[in-house]
Amino acid sequence: MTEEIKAVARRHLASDGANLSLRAVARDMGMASSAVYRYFASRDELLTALIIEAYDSVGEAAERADAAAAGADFTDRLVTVGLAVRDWALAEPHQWALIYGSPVPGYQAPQDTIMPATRVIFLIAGIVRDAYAAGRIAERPEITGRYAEELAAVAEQFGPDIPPRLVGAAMAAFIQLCGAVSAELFGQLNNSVDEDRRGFLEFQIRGAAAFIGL
Amino acid sequence: MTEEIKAVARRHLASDGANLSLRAVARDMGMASSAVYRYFASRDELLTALIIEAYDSVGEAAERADAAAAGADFTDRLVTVGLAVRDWALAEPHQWALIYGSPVPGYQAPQDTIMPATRVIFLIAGIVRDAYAAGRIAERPEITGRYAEELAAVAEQFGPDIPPRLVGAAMAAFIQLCGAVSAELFGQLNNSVDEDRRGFLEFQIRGAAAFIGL
DNA sequence: CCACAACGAGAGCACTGCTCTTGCATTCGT
DNA sequence: ACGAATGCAAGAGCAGTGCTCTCGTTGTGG
Repeated sequence: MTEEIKAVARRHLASDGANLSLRAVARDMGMASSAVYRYFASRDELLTALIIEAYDSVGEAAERADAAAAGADFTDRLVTVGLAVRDWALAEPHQWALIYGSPVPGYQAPQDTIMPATRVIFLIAGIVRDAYAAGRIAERPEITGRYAEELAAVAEQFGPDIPPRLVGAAMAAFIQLCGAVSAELFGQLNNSVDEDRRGFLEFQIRGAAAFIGL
Repeated sequence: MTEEIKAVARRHLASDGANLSLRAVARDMGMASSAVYRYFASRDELLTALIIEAYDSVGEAAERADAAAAGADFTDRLVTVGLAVRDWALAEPHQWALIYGSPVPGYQAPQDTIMPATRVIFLIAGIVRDAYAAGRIAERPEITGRYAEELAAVAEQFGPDIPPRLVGAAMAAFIQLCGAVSAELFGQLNNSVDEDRRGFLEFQIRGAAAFIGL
């Protein structure tokens, strides 16, 4: 039942945009709006469920694309993942806006969402870690400063002896990917790069890979 | 009068978030909600006015910071501009979300907004152009493909004989900046880089500068 | 002096999220 | 087998929203 509500809500999200109306969802299902509150305590809770699904969906799409590109060059794997994320975002623009766009006003993301949110960045960091283990990362001067210490703490979650600089570069690549996809989706690229946006994204990802040291 | 409405609306935006209520603005001014419609045909039109103001505000902040850093190293100028944009975004997070976050549902940006929107990217591209004219950009293989042609068309707006690769890298730097600021503002960095986000941003900007060839 | 335009107030429509009460089935315990 | 308890949905209602329409006031120019 909750699944059906989520499905209808997702459909509404895809057509109407972020201002998801609980009443409209209920109307679509032929039930009173109050009945939906049996399954979701509030509109925010329904939003949270959709957010978690969206994170899982894009994460799975990225992982599947990377699995299909197994054995390829590390840089090409990054490109593959990035393009897969873009393809997903183009197919589900409102879901993308839900998770990587401006936060819904008055909505505080609960703890449940932070775990699925890490799937893509973990995938990217994993590729970088494997490349480092394979000795394919060029040597670079290590970073210093307070943020370097924080990145070193993050690095321990990925594996032993990963240079903080590499973790920072991997996060930067992910952030750049998010920014590039959002820029395309939110109209930032209009009137400058209108046709071959896929090629422009690949250009950017290869730049991020170079920054990593690949 | 329209100025006063915009001022109150901006205050509401800063406190309540993106769901700006026309009635609340009218209440704050001691007038009926219908009276506001004398000055703005719709809520969207008020939003548009605020969006234009926000673009101008961040653009001016960036330009002022760059002017104050005149004569500095080109890379340092990029860093200065990036940090100024970040400072503005931290001071006005809702205005940032308004212009660089997910578009308001059902809102179609009119033509009036595209000109002010280009101020920051023009500033960055200008720095890159000057660096190129000064011979400070390292040689890189030129890009090819459909997006390279589109970037070549864009390059003509910036000056004569600018390599398309450079325009692409400048745009990539701007996109990366937007992504990084949005990531910080929208909570993407939580639980990984929590203290020295300024340092992490500088790290990323220097990466973008390296990609440009500085 | 009067007409006209500008302006604001108020009522009202259709919509929203959310709460509370009521009623109908089903099912469970004795 | 029968009453009780539970799960579920509907409906009314509240406070709020964007927006439209009408009506009264006010100020100014001819």
